[in-house]
Amino acid sequence: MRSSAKPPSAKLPAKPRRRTARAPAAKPYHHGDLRRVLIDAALQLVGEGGPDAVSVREAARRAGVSPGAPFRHFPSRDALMNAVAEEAQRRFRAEIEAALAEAPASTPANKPLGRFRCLGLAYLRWAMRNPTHFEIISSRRFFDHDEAAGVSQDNAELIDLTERTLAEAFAQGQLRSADLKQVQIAGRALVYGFARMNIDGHFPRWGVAGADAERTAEAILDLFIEGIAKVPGKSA
Amino acid sequence: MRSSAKPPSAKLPAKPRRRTARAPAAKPYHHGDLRRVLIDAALQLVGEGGPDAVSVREAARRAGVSPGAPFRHFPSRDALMNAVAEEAQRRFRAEIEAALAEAPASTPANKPLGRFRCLGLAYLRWAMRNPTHFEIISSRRFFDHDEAAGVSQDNAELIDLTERTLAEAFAQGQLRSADLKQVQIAGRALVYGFARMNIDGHFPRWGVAGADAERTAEAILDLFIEGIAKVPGKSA
DNA sequence: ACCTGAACACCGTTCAAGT
DNA sequence: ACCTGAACACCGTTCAAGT
Repeated sequence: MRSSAKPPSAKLPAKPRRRTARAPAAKPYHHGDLRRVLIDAALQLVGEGGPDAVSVREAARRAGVSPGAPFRHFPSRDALMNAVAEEAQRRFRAEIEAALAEAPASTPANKPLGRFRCLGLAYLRWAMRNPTHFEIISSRRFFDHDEAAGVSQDNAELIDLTERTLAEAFAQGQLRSADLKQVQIAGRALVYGFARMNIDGHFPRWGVAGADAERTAEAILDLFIEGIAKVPGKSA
Repeated sequence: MRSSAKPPSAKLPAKPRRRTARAPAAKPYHHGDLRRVLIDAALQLVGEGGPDAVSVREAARRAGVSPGAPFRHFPSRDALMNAVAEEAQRRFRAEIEAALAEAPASTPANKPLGRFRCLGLAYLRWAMRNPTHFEIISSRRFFDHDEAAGVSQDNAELIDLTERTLAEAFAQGQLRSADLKQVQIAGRALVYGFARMNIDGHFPRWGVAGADAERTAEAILDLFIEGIAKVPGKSA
């Protein structure tokens, strides 16, 4: 019921030269950019002990600020986690799009299904190398659905990209099934599931040791793609 | 460093007829089976608000007992969650094995790959209908790996069952790939991922409404199985 | 043998008061 | 406009003391 009337105020520019100021510059009462510092502290905490290890108080402590201060910038712990998730999702998207851009032209990898494979591989690779960040952007516990416009949009962008790629693959006769939506959901479930199995600690039970993870990821992705491809190549 | 020397004592049988007892039966100081009651209370809390809504204190409250009492039965909150997870995993396994037993004999469903499909379908169906329970047994946050022998064993049993089924399918020439381990992991990633997407609230974004979930689950499972089958049937 | 109830060290969140 | 610091209502967990 409390409306945190947030005006569209411009962000203040970084204060210039504090050292030679005449004021007592020891420790500024007003933090430079507390919002930013809190997000970074939270990201650090995530890296150290997973999302559950993030507490507003600890983030405040690391920012050198009182327990109540963060609540000037985030209405709740969820809102802070939300900001963290947006940060992670942005990085995720950037890396995937970079990987796609690097795909060598005029090779099999340049055909639509090859690009689809690139997408899946980049997804899996990022998830294997940034498990805690992946956890944050995948679990809904960390954003309230209303506030999470940023996360949702970056993700929707990736979904669209995949959808277009798949549509091209179909147009070029590379796919066996015409039900693209289902193929896409299945593909997503596959990579999401593999990434989640890693996060949730299931790999030891499956005999997938740390170093094997990325190799196995590639193998199951290829298995899936062979399954949806129109002319399945015999294994080399 | 504290060893909770748990003797292999037999569980005490339920006390008979309390109503006509001569002792002051109002509210027994010693609870009948507090351990059991606490697990049930925790299961109820999980049903109401997900795993994070479980607190030892609230479980104690519902059991009508002081905040410290649960710690006579569980060394920590994690241990309580562990017990809850074992309960859920037991139910999960029972349901899947029942579904497999019901598979009609002497039909396509009776061939190994058909049984493999049954397994996957039962897995998905249970996960769709018991999302919070599924979350508990899938996320590692809820058991300490050392204590979780029960969860691990029930799960390992299901994995073995799947493995045997897949091996039979291969022996009967139903599979395209000889790398059974990889097929199994891919299959697991697929169903696990789909179940997790549901839990993590991704379905709205994918246009999968509540009622569609089970239908879609079946569709992607079939898509996967067609992909690994040796003689892919044209879509009907 | 099992439970109580007070205690401790943590949380998230609020709010007057300070600068 | 932003931050402090005390306060409140919660946790998980421990431990003497009760029955």
